[in-house]
This record gives sequence, structure tokens and C-alpha cells, in this order.
Amino acid sequence: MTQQPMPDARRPASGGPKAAARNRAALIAAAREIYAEHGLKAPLSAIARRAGVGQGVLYRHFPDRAALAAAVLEENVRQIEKAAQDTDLAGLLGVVTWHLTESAAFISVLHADGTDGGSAVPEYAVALSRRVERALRTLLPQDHPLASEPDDLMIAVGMVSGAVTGPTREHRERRARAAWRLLGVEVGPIRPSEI
Amino acid sequence: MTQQPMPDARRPASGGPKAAARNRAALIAAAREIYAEHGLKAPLSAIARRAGVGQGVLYRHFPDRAALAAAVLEENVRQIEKAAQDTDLAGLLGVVTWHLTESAAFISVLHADGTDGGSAVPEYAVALSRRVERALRTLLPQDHPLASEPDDLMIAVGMVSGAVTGPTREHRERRARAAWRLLGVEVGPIRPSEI
Amino acid sequence: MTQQPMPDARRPASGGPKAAARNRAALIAAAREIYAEHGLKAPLSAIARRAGVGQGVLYRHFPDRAALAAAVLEENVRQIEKAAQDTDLAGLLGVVTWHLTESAAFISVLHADGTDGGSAVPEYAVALSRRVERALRTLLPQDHPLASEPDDLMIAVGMVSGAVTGPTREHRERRARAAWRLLGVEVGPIRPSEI
Amino acid sequence: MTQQPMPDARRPASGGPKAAARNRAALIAAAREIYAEHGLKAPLSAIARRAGVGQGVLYRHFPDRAALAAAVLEENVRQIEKAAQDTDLAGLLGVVTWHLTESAAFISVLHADGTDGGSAVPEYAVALSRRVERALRTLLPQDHPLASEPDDLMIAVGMVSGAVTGPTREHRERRARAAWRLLGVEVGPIRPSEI
DNA sequence: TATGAATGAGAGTTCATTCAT
DNA sequence: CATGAATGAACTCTCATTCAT
Repeated sequence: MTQQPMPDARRPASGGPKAAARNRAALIAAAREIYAEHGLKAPLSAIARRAGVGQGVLYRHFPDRAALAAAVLEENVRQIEKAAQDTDLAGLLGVVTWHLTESAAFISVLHADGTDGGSAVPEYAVALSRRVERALRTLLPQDHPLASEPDDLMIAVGMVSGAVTGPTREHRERRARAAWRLLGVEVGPIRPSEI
Repeated sequence: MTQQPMPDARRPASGGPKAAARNRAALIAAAREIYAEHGLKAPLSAIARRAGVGQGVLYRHFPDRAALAAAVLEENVRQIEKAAQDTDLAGLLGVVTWHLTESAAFISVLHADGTDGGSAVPEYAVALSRRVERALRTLLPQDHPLASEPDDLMIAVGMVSGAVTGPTREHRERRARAAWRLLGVEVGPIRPSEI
Repeated sequence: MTQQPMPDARRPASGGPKAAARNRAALIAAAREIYAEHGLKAPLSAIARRAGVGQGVLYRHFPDRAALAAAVLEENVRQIEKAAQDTDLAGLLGVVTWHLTESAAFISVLHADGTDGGSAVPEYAVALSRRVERALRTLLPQDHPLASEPDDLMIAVGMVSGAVTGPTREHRERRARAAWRLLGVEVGPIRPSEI
Repeated sequence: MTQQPMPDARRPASGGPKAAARNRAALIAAAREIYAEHGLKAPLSAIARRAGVGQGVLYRHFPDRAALAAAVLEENVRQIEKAAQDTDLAGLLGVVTWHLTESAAFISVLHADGTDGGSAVPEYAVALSRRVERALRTLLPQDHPLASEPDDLMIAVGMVSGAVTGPTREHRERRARAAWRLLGVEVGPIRPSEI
């Protein structure tokens, strides 16, 4: 009546400690892809499958769904924070926009409450959103059009995320450019920060 | 004393054709409420329960999840089309904006792919989105700022939908107003059309 | 990415509302058997299987593990309460003892804290235990050997439950009789109450 | 500069044969604690963690769950056997009772089938139970109340174990004393044997 | 025609056990 | 010899969809 694995199953090899780091990275990469395609609510089993590991491995590395999401998005936000030190506002907006066009998951962070019904805003999403805002604000000139009202900056980012739809990244990028143009805000090249 | 069909047994009372229409309406109303509260992915059983009908009835009227969503949103779009005949662009934008702030489901129509990862754009969402666009475009002056590029109009609507987040309708309405302001577009009062 | 049952699977028939009551009874009967054999921690799936129903049915009738256990044990306790009205203390002890020898699950109620580690005493077990005590106490004469100290009565019942081990019911019954003899307490025939 | 075996790399430090014995002892001690807290079904990983060793070590020393349990309980039984040489029956019963109030695991040995549904009686539990019986019987006077029937002695011990419930050791000890009183058997101080 | 029970696939989670390092 | 990551089966619970009545 208790949990009994098949007695003499052909257990695939463990891989040893080396594999741990590799698997963690594979999980994050897989999660990034799946999230981008299917959003943050995608089944964890799909992520484990894409990463080529068992489900238990996923749970070893990330105790719950939020921990995995946080790990994936943390990376995005870190790139943005880094970009904030290397460029000006236009450049940084380009980086932020790149992430918006790349990942549906990242959009829900900036919306910071599942557009799809908003039961509860996950803590970590709020925190990450704050960090993006802080990064942007360090580069925002006093006389910028988005500087007059305190909420305008993140509202504008949210607006662009709302424009970013379409099947291909090119599609989404074109719409993102149009959105910034309609806001009258200059944006640099839309690109990831890791130059 | 012999076994008879028991003429008025307490069978679930079918109600006849009258009830059919009533049930359909009840289902749509219930769906609208549930969608607003829990998003488009809410359990269908919850909708049937709220409508006070069995689940079978739901399936009789709406063969699948999309059909029900389409029916609910059809109503929204019809109100918008009606408003297009009674007001000017600013007024119509107000009505459209009202629906955006009222219903998370309606937003996903205009995004036309669910920010949250709807992999494929449902046919009906595209169709409904087109109808909203057509309604708006009938009132769009040649020299309106959103008239210069063909996609700008719906991009702008999508942008506003991206700004519309927050726990309460007041919250969302405030952000919607800010969004239109940032776009430099004049909007009338944010209200449903059925005056 | 969502829950999709096999599109055109060969769905076994539903059985209709008549089956509901039958299934509920089958579930309780199956649970009683499984509990007796494997204790209260037996997998619910095993119970559903033995009852010949899907797992969903189990959850429809009993929202959680405790509800099913309560339903099963409720029946035992009700029999004991009924017996308390038809017999004297010796007779009632016989009925209680019968349930002890019949069901491992019933024993854990009277222990009222999983002997196997006692993480937490389930509420319902405590309540059921109280009802057994109350039934016994209505028939307990003032001068009975178990009446001198307030806890003695249920301690004695617990003691008998501790003696009741062995592979067959006959085995367990013999030990139960020996236990009561060692306590110097007279017990009537060991039998279920439904005479 | 060539690739060498890296003589003193930070490999997990095997520790040599000394550590083996130390680890075994740590595992048994950890298991004793965990068993007392969470019962015999506690996760093995928790035991390994508490012992401060990897899970592999646990499996090296104890091929399965039963082997570990046996090792833990072996120690209890050995103490009882030792106490049988230093005291009389009352004293020995005190020692046995102490183990009963101390360890839920020990109780299931004397029940020799886990009240909670252990379908099959584990071999080792039977063997340990026999040794406890033998120890007690060496001190049992011919005219003792538990000496008239061959099974009475262990039935009585089982009965006391059935009385021993409650959240704290004091609780359990009080009930154990009451149980022996109800059996009319004199018990010495309830204490571990290692005086 | 309406009801609401039943089905069963699948998501999430936990652990016993193995094995590369 | 020790480590601790990986495996994967088993368990719980949820829900879309069907169907006897």
C-alpha cells in the first residue's frame, strides 16, 4: 500500500553532482521557452520534459511554481538592471522592450497581476516590477514626458506590453515600436542587454 | 395499482422551449460574472452552478468553451456597435474603455491571444476584434492622430488594455484615463452604452 | 496545455442518478473493507477501485479523506449508540469489542491519535470517541470497577484495542476476551449490534 | 600542468572505517528521534538529514526500511534484556513501560503488526517481541496473576501499549500507570534501564 | 429537454531507491 | 566509502465532457 518503485526497473543513470548544475540551467532554459510560449501557468511537467529531466529534479531545485518563475524572471530583471548602467533611457527601454517581445511571462510580471483574472498578485512579481521601475527611473530625466506624473512611467511600459501581440517576434517588435511612437517616446534598438 | 408511467413524478422539470431561452440567457449572464471574477479559464461547472442549471444544459447551448466565451463577448461587441451609432469617437472610446475595465475576458479579445499564453488566437476573438475595429473606424476622422498609420488605432486600444490593471474598477479606470492621456487622445465618459 | 480528456475515448456509461446512491454505498462499503485491512491511511484510489467507480466519484461524494473516514466510522458509532439502548453494559462492551476486532480504523478512532506517530488528532476522531464514551457511560453502574476513576473506562477500552492483534478475526476475538478477563470486566457476546 | 588526479581535491571526505561506525550510530540515533516524533513511516530522507549523512550511507548500512527499524529497536530490546538481569518483574515492567511511553515505534513491535494497518507482521518485530517475552518470563513467578494462561503476559503488555496515548510523555506515563493498576499488576518506577 | 452523476486523463507533489562522481 | 542528485512510480485532487434517466 506504500510507495513502491518498480522493483527492478531499468533505472537511468543519475549523472552525479556535475549534472546538478547542468540540470538547473536546463530547467531554467526550458522554463523560459515554455513560459514564453504558454505563459506562467504552463504545466510544470512540460518544463521538466523539455529540460529532459524527471519531475522530481524540478522539485529538488525549485520547491514550488513560484520559485521557478522567480528564477527565470530574476535573470531578465538582472539583465535590465545591468543595462541601466551601460546606456541611457532610450537604450534601456529598448532592452525592456526586447524582453516584452520575447516572453509572455515577463509581460505578466509588469502587469503584476495575471491579466487573466488576477486572483492574486504574486509577491515576487511585484518585487520584480519594482526593480524594473527603479532601474528605469534612475535614467529618467526630470523633463521627460513620462516624468510628470508618478505612475506614468510604468503605465507606459504596461501599455507597450499591451500592444505586443502577434505570432512572431518580428510582428511583436513592429507593434512595440509603433506603441512607443504613439507615446512620443524615443526608444533605442530593441535588443537583449548581453552585447 | 399496476405499474404506470407515474404521470407527474418529480422529474427535473424540463420547462419546455420557454426555459431554453431563459437558460441560455442565465448562462451568459453567469459566465459574464464568473469571467470577470476568475478569468476565461474559470471552471465551466462554476458557470453552470451560478446559472442554476445542470452542466448538460451548458453543453447543449454551447458546444465548447469558446462558444460560450464568444456568446458573452458578442454581447459586449454588440453594445459597442450600437454605441457607434449614437456618439462620436471620443464617446465610443469611452464605451470601449468601459468594457476593458469591466471584463478581463474582453481584454483578451482585443489582445486577441490572451497575454497569458493562449498559444493560438481563437477565431472568434479575431472576428470580434475586427468588429470593434470597424465600429471605431467609422467614426475616426481622417486627421485623427490614430489615423495616420493603419494599425495605430487597434494598437492604441491594445495599449490601453495593457494599462488597465489593478484590483478595483476605480483603479483600472484611473489607469485607463492616464493611458489615453499619454496617447494624447481625447476620451469621453467611461460608461456602458446602454444609457 | 490545458486538461484535455482523450477526444473520442470510449466513455463508459454514466449510470444516471440512480447510481449515485448505489455508488455512495459502494464507496463506504469498500472503504470499510480497505480500512479494516490497511488502516485509515490506505490510498483513496484503492477504495475507488474496490468500489468499482472512478476516482472523481469518490471526490464528488466525499470532499476529502476525512469525510470518507467520518462516514464509515459514523456508521460504527451509530450502531454502538443504538446498542446502548437495547442492552446492558456487558452487551454493549461486546458490541464495542466486535468493532475493535473488525476494523483497524475503528481502533485508531478510540486511540484518537494515530498510534503510528500521532501527528495530529483528527477532530472527527475525537468527536466519535466522545460519543462512544457517552454511550458506554449511560450504562455504567456507579459501583462498576471502571467507574472509580474518570479516565478508567476509556483507558480500558484502549487497552483492549491494544490486545486485539492477529491475522484472523477469531484470533483477535480470543485476545479481546482475554483482555477483558484480565481487567475483571464481564463482557457479553462479541457481535455487531444489528441483531 | 598536465591533468592530474588532483590529490587533495575537495571530495566529500570519506573518513575511512572510523566514520563508518560513527555514521551507523548517528543514523540509529537519528532514526530513534524521528521515529518517536513521526512514527515508523517517517521519510528515510529525514533520518539521513538528521544524522548528517547522505542518503546513500543510510542504504549502505541498512538495506531497507525494516533493517533500520530493527536496528533501532534492537537497542531497546537489549536494554530490556539487560534490565532483566538487574531487577525483579515489577522493575522490568517499569523499564518496558518506559520504552512504550517513549517510542511509538516500540509499541508497534509489541503489537507486532502496527495498529495502523501493517498488513503483514514483519519478521523482525515478531523476533523482538519474543525476546521481550522471554526476558519478562524469566522473572515471572509461578503464582503471578499473568502466569496462569500462556498468552496473558504479552496480552497485558499489549494492553498497556494500547492505553499509552497522549501528546506528552507525562500524559502517556499516567495512562500507563492506570493501565497496570486496572490489571492489578504491580509496576516499579517507569524509567530507562541505563541507571 | 434538463439534470447532475460518472468518467478518466492529467497536474501537482512526495519519496524510496540507485548511482556517477 | 560517502555524497547527494536523479529517477519515476504512486498518490491526491480537479475538471471537461458524456450520458442514463
